[in-house]
Amino acid sequence: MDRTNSGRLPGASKARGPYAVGDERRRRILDAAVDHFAQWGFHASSLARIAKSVGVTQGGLLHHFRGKEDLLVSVLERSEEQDAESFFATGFDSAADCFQRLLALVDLNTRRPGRTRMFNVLAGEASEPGHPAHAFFRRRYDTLATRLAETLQAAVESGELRPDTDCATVAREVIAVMDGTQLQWALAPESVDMTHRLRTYLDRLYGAVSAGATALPPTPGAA
Amino acid sequence: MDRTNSGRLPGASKARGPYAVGDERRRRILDAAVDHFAQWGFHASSLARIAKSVGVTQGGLLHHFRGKEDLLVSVLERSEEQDAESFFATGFDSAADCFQRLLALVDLNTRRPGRTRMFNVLAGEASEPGHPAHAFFRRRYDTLATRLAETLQAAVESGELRPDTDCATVAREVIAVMDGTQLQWALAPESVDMTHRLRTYLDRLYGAVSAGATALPPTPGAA
DNA sequence: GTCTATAGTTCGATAGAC
DNA sequence: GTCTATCGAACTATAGAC
Repeated sequence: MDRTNSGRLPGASKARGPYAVGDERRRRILDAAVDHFAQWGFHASSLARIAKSVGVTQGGLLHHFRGKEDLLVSVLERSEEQDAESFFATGFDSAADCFQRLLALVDLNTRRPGRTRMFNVLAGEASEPGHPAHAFFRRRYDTLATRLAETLQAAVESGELRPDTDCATVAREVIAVMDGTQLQWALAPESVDMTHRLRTYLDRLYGAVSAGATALPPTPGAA
Repeated sequence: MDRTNSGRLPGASKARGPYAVGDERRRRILDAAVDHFAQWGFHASSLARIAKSVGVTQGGLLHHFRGKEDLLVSVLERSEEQDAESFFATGFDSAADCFQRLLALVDLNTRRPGRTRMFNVLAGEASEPGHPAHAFFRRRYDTLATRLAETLQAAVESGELRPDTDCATVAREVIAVMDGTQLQWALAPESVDMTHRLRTYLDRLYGAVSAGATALPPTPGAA
């Protein structure tokens, strides 16, 4: 019978409470898996190597995750929980506000290179229809583009953006610039200021689609 | 002694002439390798599987290529010969001409999905400094961005583009949009018109940086 | 919950026949 | 130029002790 806990809710593994020791181990396995998937991709990652880097055996790892695919899915699900949902959790005051939060997200990505590189690698691999993350990434881009387009559309209707703005196209373009810049950054982090590059792009974009102002206001929070 | 021919010039393997039969085999191995690297990445690709898909044994494959890394390098070198160099082979009349040829290149990429997906996957993997293609991709992006920036700079000096154009930044942004769009296309080729998307982007970009005209002239050749 | 042990494949690379 | 044979190592996954 199936004794793995991969699908359960956080902290639900024991009657003892939400912070049982096993959850800490599980979390550390997920963290290690991120780095391994980033370096090796899915297919060439090894459960034994991942387990070793955490300090457990392969058998110990397989108590927490049914198998390799289950580990991958768990990593992706946690990643989505961590920021895609939190990014859209509260609505946006304006398109400018949305762009500012995109910049903050990119800035965050420079501070977690493992996760960022993992997404670069998996997004490339997952174009194969049989890849375990194929459906995940298709859904992810679809959802991301749709929500971003909705946010822009709301800004059109509020009068912030020009009425002739093609929101769906702009949304997908913004995502493309983020991904493409992320690829260049991962290859040469020391010579690519990802946040600065995206800001330059969003500045000109905002100037082109905004009804009034010609540039974004200066960034308050991020970097 | 080293009897592999991986570094030789095309058609130089025999005294018989440039089209000896072995070269055809070699070419078919390279073609197969592209598809395997696209699906599995470098690490998880298997020489035995590649050989089998060509119809030779692993031993037969290893006559032509010293090993897996050598096969990868040969694939990348041939790819560069095929279009990065030919893309810049003849100079550009103008920035508009350069953009038109970029569109033709993207259009070509939709018609060779294997090669395009391989680049998506390897560009992601190669961010790891120890990856066999790491140096290749760093050099590639550097060269590409530099040459593109030079082309734009020439257009600034000819008066086609605005004098305040930041050519280096624009060049890297164009590359990012191409790569990012390519990722989205690979995941959902049936719903992403890569050429159209890039054209929309380049149109607005050209309008923003050109000194006179506000849009690219309609595409003559491509798509 | 973590361990050891092991089954059954497949890997890259080498050696040598023809 | 391609083959067979083979090496040592690594892989996922399972079974069962504690």
